Amino acid sequence: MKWNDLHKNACPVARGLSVVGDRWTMLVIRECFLGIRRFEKMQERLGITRHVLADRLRILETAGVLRREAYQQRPLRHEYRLTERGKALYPVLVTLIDWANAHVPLEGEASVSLLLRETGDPIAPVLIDRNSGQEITHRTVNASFTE
Amino acid sequence: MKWNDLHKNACPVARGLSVVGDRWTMLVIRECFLGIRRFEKMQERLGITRHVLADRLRILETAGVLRREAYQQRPLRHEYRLTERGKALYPVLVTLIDWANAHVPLEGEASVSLLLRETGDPIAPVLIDRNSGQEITHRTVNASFTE
DNA sequence: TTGGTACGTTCCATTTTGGAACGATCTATG
DNA sequence: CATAGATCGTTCCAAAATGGAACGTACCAA
Repeated sequence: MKWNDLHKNACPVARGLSVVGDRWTMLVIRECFLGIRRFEKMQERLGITRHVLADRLRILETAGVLRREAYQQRPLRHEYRLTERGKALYPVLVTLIDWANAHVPLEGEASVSLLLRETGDPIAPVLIDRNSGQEITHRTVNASFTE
Repeated sequence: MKWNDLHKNACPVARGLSVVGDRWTMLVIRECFLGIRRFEKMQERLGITRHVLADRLRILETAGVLRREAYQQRPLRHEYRLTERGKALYPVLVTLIDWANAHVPLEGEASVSLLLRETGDPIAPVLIDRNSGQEITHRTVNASFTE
């Protein structure tokens, strides 16, 4: 199997990764969540090459994760914004952040964490099942094929 | 910035991706969660090239996500198992699955979903803050730098 | 006129991937 | 013993992706 055939896969992990599993892609999405919307700014902040950035933005737009919106005419300029589909990636980003903060050691000392807007307290994300209220772990859940 | 400098980054998204943001890597981890532990089996199931698989397993072992464990001597054979650090990636996998099932259309009809082991009901994952019980969304949370 | 801003594209050397074959090391079978 | 099979990689090479820097276009402002 080639990477490019991944989206045809029945497995949702494979299909998800076919969109956001690329190098750089989730970093572009992070920028969007941070309110960075423009090509130049993203390129400067990420240090990604312009070529790759243009490519990723195109792919994300095609996948419906970002939408391109004109913010001025003459000269025509576009900015990139998260669609609902893109915003729905927030839990993926948060769980990734939580994992990295706990398990991928820092070289320096400064770090980034997520705080509740209301209280300013750091968040402690837990994944629960909306219906049962039960915490979701690899022990309480089974994968299954459905038609 | 090059991809390889990502782990030095203060941003936890970047640090997380420096380990699991590579093409194929999360799929290898999926295999581990499904109980697949051996090189040959993973290679066959993923259709990944042996070279890349060997490389990813090495990286994941170095990062402490997998550990290599001998399951027989003569000939010496190893299998790969998730460490605690690896198991902690489960929420990332679940949120990704949930996103993909909702937002990345399937070509065929068969799919994979997650069921509660106890009841057999499909899960509806929500991310909440353990302390406040509040649901975590991009509206209720701020990112901040800390020393 | 010169410089600045913004969003890409083009070019080319380097790196990574895909695909297939090969090697090492043991066990099992005839 | 000879042969085949199982397992875990490595090696080789062509094709694709990436990194880095310069270039192009279209406008504005001093």
